[in-house]
Amino acid sequence: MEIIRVLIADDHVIFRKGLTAILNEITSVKVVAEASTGCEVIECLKSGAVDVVLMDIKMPGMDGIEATKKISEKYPDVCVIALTMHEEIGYFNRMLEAGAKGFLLKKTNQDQLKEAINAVCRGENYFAEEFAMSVQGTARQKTTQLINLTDREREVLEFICKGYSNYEISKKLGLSHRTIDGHRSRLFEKTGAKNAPNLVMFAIKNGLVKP
Amino acid sequence: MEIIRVLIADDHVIFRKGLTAILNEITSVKVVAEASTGCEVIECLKSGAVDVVLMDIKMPGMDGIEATKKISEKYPDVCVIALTMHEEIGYFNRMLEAGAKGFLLKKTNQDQLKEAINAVCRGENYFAEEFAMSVQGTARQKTTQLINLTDREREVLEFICKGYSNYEISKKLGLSHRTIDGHRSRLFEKTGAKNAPNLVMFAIKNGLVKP
DNA sequence: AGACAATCAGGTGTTTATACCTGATCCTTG
DNA sequence: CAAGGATCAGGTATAAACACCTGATTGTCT
Repeated sequence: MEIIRVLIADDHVIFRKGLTAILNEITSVKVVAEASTGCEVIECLKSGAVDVVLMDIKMPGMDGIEATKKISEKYPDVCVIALTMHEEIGYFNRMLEAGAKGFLLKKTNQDQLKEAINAVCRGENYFAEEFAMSVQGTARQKTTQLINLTDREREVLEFICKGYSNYEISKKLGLSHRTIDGHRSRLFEKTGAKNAPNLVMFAIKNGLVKP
Repeated sequence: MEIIRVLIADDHVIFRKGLTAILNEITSVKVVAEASTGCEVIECLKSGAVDVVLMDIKMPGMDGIEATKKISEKYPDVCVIALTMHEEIGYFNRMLEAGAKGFLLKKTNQDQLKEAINAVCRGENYFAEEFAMSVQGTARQKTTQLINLTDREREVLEFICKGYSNYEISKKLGLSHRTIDGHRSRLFEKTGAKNAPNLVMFAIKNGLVKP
């Protein structure tokens, strides 16, 4: 069995050091590079051969989601495992769409890391337990079904979170305030929220807006 | 100069390992213990002699804020340095009130860690640049002045974030809906928000509610 | 005792939000 | 082509939010 070459992408030195220490204790795995931004990840992939990328989501410059998209396009053989904080669980869907094969929480341990890396190398997916509720059945359908907002809806939601009124949003987008009203209603339907504060909480929980 | 004994408190193994690796490279510092919950921190302090605690805020069970409060009461000689994610910057005030002497972001580096640890041991405070805006002049005054909500106001704010209407809140608290209206108005004044979504964002940014 | 903040609560009015309905485009997909 | 979703926009009506005012009570600090 060959040694699996891993790239670590995270903007925190402490986290990279810790992860490297843990991974290098696994004989079948070797950390071949570290990156602190999405751009650096792409650079590393150009030069060196990498099998698995352990990807943080929040990074300065290009974030983990964008980086994962680019990897999926240009280097489809490279497997991306998302490493997220519990609070970022809402990014799950977007990371999945971007092409991530695995999902781990940052509070993971050595055994789980090993399992996840092996799994994605075999072509499987790997999800930590905490993501289980998001992954029922064929995953992609059910999960995106939960938060399948359209572009406009997402846009309106952002404005709502910023505190703009119905009318103000209509002005900003050059639309009728009735139209915004309609989008708002659909947002309530889809999210199950019953008022604006509920919507804001939903948006934050699901990573649709940055606090 | 004596060796400074450090306790690391964080629920993530990876983070603890990384931090330990970095700190042990500093000759004047030694990591004497690791804890993954607030309770463990207190346990460690009972048995062993510790000078500085590097404290994460979010931990299962007892969190960093509670743990810091207890340390300030029972072991006032132990200095607590808060280690937070950028998103948790809103907990700054509450950690300050709890008795933390220093504030670092988790993206910190070895030099800053060394500086911070030395500073708090000399009896000084240490704040990473990112907290500078929160620490003007005598710190404590200015910052708490920005978010000096009363208990009732904080309580009402929580309900608003949960999506309860004015009337529903009044029922839950056994008060008149007029009273809630009054608290709401004061919340708007104090926070500068102009509507409920603004309030929710404020509450989240300042760590007054958990997303 | 006097000042002050917090809490409670009422009145009145305007603005927004929300619910529910309708219908017209446009675009994509089967 | 037909079906369906996304987008736009209007009508109507009620509920809630929000602004601004007033006053009473309680407790704390000096």
